[in-house]
Amino acid sequence: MAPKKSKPRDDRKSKTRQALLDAALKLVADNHSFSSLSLREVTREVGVVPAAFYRHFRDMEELGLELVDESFRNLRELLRTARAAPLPDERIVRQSVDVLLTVARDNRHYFEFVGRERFGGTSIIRAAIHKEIRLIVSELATDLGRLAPPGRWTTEDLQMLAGLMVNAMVAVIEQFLDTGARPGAEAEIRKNAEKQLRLIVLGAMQWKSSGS
Amino acid sequence: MAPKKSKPRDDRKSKTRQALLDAALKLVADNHSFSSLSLREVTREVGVVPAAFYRHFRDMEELGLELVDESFRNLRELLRTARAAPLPDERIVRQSVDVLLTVARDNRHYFEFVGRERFGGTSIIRAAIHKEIRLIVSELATDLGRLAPPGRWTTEDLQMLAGLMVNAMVAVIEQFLDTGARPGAEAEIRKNAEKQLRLIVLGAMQWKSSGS
DNA sequence: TGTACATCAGTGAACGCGCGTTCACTGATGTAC
DNA sequence: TGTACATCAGTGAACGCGCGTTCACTGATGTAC
Repeated sequence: MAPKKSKPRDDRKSKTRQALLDAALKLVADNHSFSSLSLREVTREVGVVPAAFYRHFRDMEELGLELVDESFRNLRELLRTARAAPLPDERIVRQSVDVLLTVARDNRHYFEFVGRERFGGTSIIRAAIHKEIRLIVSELATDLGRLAPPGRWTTEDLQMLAGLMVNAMVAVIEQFLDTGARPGAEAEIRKNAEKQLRLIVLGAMQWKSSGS
Repeated sequence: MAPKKSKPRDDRKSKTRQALLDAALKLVADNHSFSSLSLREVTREVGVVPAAFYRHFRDMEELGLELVDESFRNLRELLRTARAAPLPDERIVRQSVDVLLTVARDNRHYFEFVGRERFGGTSIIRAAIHKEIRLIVSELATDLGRLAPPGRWTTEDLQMLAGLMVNAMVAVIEQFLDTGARPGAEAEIRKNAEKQLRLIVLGAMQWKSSGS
């Protein structure tokens, strides 16, 4: 048996480290894009000297990548539990939109961060985000494949359909987050999102994958 | 008759002014987000002293707004001519995607700028871009209304449909621009875009606007 | 055609500032014995 | 339980740098007469 390593100084658990991540996330949501956020702003927000930053991250990009990871770890978990629940069939569209907007509101900072960095960040961060989104699309495609009559859909077309749905929902979330507290706005967005999804489902039911 | 104002020093035509706009556009496309682009980088690229910048713009944000305007002035013109052409009916989807990707390639810098600033920019620039996109959606909705059997579509639902189409196509353009020179990638993206549009059209043909 | 004048785009030097990064340090905490 | 020691997160001062902005200036261009 390995010797008992009492107190391994577990990397991930440092209080300051998490505080730096939280501060960066908050500042991005409040102010501006991550790429114009300075190391000193982050440490100032935490109340720590700039040099302390280097005890936890090589540079801001490393912190950014960790934020991407945190964001999607959250989201993937939520999607997994949503997937595990039985499908209420008729109301599935309404239900999905409902879950989506609730999650978006409860994790507003993470979604705003990802939304901004999806195109605005360094190419490394952009690549990380797109990889995660592609993963979500693929998982949705697999799920849709189980619902469809077998043989009627090629995997390529399932990807296409899943991509369309995810795109539409990403756009909905971004619209939702951009909207101020205007009363009624949320209801409008919700209704619009449901209609878009229903229209896509309608199209999918008519779809025939063809060889060409 | 007004006195002949020989040489009005027409604001917009300054050679340096345009050079500053072009340089900023190029630097954003090449490097990074507009928000992390410095005034000095722009003047350096043009080969002019930093102070000269102020002869043409109050600050970088003013230049950014002008870039948004330039981008969409271009795009609106192109959409207008596309709209004027007669619709070849069957092949309309293929044709539209074709035009879209050609335009995107030929105006790559403008599209990249808008793509990055759509969510990453200052709130003023973001608002300007979203206003322009909403305009495009509305114009498309009007067009779609002319094609549809009258009475079957509410204007709200037409907006919804147009929004879905524009979203899908914006996503396609962004995917297209992000793709390197990988051979075959363009053909894949084109095929995917056509399928997504066809599926939406299929859904639209089944759609019935309801009172609820 | 020639001259005096107004305009104004671009210059070059200077400023104060916040930035990222380095360094030797301190002092709290937990370990070995 | 007590002591000597190792670890390492956070300190505080310092550095050189690129930044945005200001200012009085220059010199080309076009206008009035």
